[in-house]
Amino acid sequence: MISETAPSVLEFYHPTLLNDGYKIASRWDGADSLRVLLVEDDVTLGEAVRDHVASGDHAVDWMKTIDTAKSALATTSYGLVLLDLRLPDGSGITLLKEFRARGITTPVIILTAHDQISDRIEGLNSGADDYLVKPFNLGELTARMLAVSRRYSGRPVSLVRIGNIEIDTVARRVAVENETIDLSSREWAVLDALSARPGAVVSKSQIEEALYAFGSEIESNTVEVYVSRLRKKLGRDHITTLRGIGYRLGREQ
Amino acid sequence: MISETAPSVLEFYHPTLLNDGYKIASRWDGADSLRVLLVEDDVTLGEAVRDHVASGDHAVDWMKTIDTAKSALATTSYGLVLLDLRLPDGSGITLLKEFRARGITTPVIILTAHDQISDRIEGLNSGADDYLVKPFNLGELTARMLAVSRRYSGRPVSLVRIGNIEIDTVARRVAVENETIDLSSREWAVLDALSARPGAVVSKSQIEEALYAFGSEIESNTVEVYVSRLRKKLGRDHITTLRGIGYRLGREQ
DNA sequence: CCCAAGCTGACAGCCGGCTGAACGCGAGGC
DNA sequence: GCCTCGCGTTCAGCCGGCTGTCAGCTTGGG
Repeated sequence: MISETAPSVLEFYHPTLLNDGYKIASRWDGADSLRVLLVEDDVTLGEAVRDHVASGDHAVDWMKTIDTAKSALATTSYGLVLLDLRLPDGSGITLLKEFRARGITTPVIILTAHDQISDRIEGLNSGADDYLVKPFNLGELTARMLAVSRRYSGRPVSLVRIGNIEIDTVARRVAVENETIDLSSREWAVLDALSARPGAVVSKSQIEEALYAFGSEIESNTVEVYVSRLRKKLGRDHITTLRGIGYRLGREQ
Repeated sequence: MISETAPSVLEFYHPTLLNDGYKIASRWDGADSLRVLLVEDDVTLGEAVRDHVASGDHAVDWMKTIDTAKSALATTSYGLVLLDLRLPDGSGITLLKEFRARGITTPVIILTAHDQISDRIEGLNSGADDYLVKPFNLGELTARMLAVSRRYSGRPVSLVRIGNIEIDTVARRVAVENETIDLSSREWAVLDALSARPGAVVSKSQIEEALYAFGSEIESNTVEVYVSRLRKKLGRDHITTLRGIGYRLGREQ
């Protein structure tokens, strides 16, 4: 049961590919892969992890600061986060707590040099799924990543299918009745937020946060406008409005 | 959302209670607890874990051999298993693999003295969720138990079933005999108040409080109106009136 | 039978959401 | 440089459904 949704292979992506949505798309068709975000001061770790995964030239999405990590997490979907606690602009624990407070359930493994038991307990109690002390063995890291993502049963790694819509959150592709539809980045962000928990209600403010990556408050009906545009592209029936509450992906019924 | 379903407290049960199914059942009605099975050669660990958890007289279900563990797992449901690898009658890894092969997804934390990286990797790859090397800190064990079980209950259990009504709190949807019905936010609030403690009687003033969030007093029969509207949508028989007392979810007697 | 408590259809006001249009801006082509 | 195009954002007017109220009715208890 669980093994069906757990990726059998860990795949990593090279940061430079990130700017080109289409290249990623072609690579991420396989539902068996896992996109990993590494929040870490030191790029060499990412390269080491990537190198340790045998298959070819994959890499890790790599974010150096908490700020960039925040916006990455807000706008894109990852299957797993590796989080260094000591970052130039603050404590990773704070990020983790905020992350969890917003209801994001993506599994997180803390990587750190802090060896104290109290640190471990705090990390785990803040919502981390595992805690690994540097220096660690790469094989063990991989095994733990697999163990955690195996256990993770929340968001299907890649493909969300609702009615006759297919959303590949990793490839950034939507298809209605097998016909691929182009979305602008904002339109995608809205759809992405809606598909995070398919069928669940997502509030306007949650969508807004996904659109504007923490902070910058905008007082307007932007969300409504994008919902409207999405409906025009995807078909009227695929997004349900719940007055005063939010939106839900899926047909009315 | 997740923290709502994850146990906030670890509760442990004393082995002697195990023989009395009913006692356990009555104790385990609370969704906030976690029943733990310790498969371990040394009984003192169980006692230490139990002692470490502050609250009262709880204990750990304790199984000494793989054989007894097997039967325990076959007959009873646990939320978490702590597994020692070195048992008198064989390797815990074998048990774990068998366990997983049978499709049982209960989270497992391996406790062991084996410190080799290769052991860790093998353990994790056999289906364990975490791997702790003896001697370990009890606080860390507790934190890891919570982390694992938090992840295990990751998919929010949002479905409440009363009679042939199904209430999905996440999707904000109600289904009667598998037919989904959308509710307005006020209607939902009333139903929510009624379903807070299924089967219990909820007074009008309690419902009113749920509707109008303290303060704003409204002098009218709003509650009656919304009960009426709900009945129209859900069917007449699902909300019972108790004259002068309040309402109760569920069919008459 | 009588009264209190509860039920429900009708209705008007209003709030929240929808969407077409307009504008500014930056990227890219020529 | 100039034009075009696509995208993001704002705004205003429209619309429909939600909501609170009330009146007249039903129900149940004593």
